[in-house]
Amino acid sequence: MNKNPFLEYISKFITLTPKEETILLSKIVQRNYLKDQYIVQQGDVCKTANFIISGCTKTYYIDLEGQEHIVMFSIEDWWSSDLGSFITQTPADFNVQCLENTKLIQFNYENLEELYKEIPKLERLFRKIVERAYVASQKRIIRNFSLPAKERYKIFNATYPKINQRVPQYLIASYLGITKEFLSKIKNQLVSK
Amino acid sequence: MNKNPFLEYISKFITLTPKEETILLSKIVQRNYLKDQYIVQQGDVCKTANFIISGCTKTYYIDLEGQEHIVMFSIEDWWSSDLGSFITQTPADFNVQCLENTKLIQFNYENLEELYKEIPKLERLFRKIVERAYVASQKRIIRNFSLPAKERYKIFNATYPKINQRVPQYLIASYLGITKEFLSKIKNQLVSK
DNA sequence: AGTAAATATTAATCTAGTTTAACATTATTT
DNA sequence: AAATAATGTTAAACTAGATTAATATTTACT
Repeated sequence: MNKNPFLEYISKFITLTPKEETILLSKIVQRNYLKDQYIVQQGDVCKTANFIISGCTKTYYIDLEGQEHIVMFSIEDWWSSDLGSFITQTPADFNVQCLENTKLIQFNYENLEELYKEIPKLERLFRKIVERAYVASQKRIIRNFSLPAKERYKIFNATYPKINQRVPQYLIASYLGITKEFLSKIKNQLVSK
Repeated sequence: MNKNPFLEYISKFITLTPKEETILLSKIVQRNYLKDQYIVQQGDVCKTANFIISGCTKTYYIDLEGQEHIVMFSIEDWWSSDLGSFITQTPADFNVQCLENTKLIQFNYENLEELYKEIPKLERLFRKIVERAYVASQKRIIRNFSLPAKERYKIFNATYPKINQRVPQYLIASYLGITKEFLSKIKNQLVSK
């Protein structure tokens, strides 16, 4: 029905007047990134909240041993930034990098603060979005503790089949908290059964 | 300065007029639970958001093998409920049980929805609270993957010294995702070094 | 089409953390 | 004060998953 995929998405949470939509659109920017480009780099302050129109990103953390740990993947209709860095405007713990050419809508930090003043309803929108994200994050912690890797992989596959198809397996292994070798073994076991 | 510890807490995020404070206070209930009492039970719909005035709770999940997994501990000035159940009003995945006699402020689901209408500023309050909780949750996932148990325990101890003193070690082990026996070994190693 | 780079598999060896089980200590109740 | 329940420790045997290293396979580039 709706023109803009972002307005479409928003309409699941709140209803904006045409005037509010205009204000909102005036304060956001659409931007294209190429595969492998960084949206956020560890150590930089994350200045934007990013809504993905198309494409795919990985959010990851490089530990003291130089190892990469995937925090999340993001695809169409989801968000992608270092929220901790964004809300506190302090250096990012995470990197966000494009796994595909990616088109996204960006909220600049200052613009978003202004938007909250102009359209208080947006507080509700983001409250609801973050609530959901938080709940998913808690459930992931529990899964990591209470299920063996094979089960976690099956759930990942069932929950995000699109991501599983688009993303290399060594990154999925990292997301699941296991090595690529062990994921390979698990997949073998699942097939040969 | 402030009379009520909950209003005190809120004032860190938003400023309410005296009138708004009155409305808010009229829609919340203070309640006392005894040690071991349940605030939420797995399978029930969580009807309240609970802010702890004093005391301590554990939020946990019983897995298919009957094993308990600690999701979080909550003490004074923090929240304690199954947020997933609360926001969707569907059966809870988690139990919330008091580890001490606990005094808390309860927001009933319907009351909170009304409050959001009457005091839209509260959307901002809860947006900010959940943002912080989400960020902490993401960081916990990363720590669980990138650090060995001994480091996780040290960080837990440094971050929540109060909780570490008040809560039995087998529950802390569960929170860290390890067995009580292994935590005992770790503590021994830390002392004897 | 041919080569290099990126991704995936396999298998042997190793280790962080589990399991089991027995015992020690600390609280709580009567 | 004794008895019981709850919590904590120790140690041996075990396992899920890591590490290392060699080899395949797929993808992208010239």
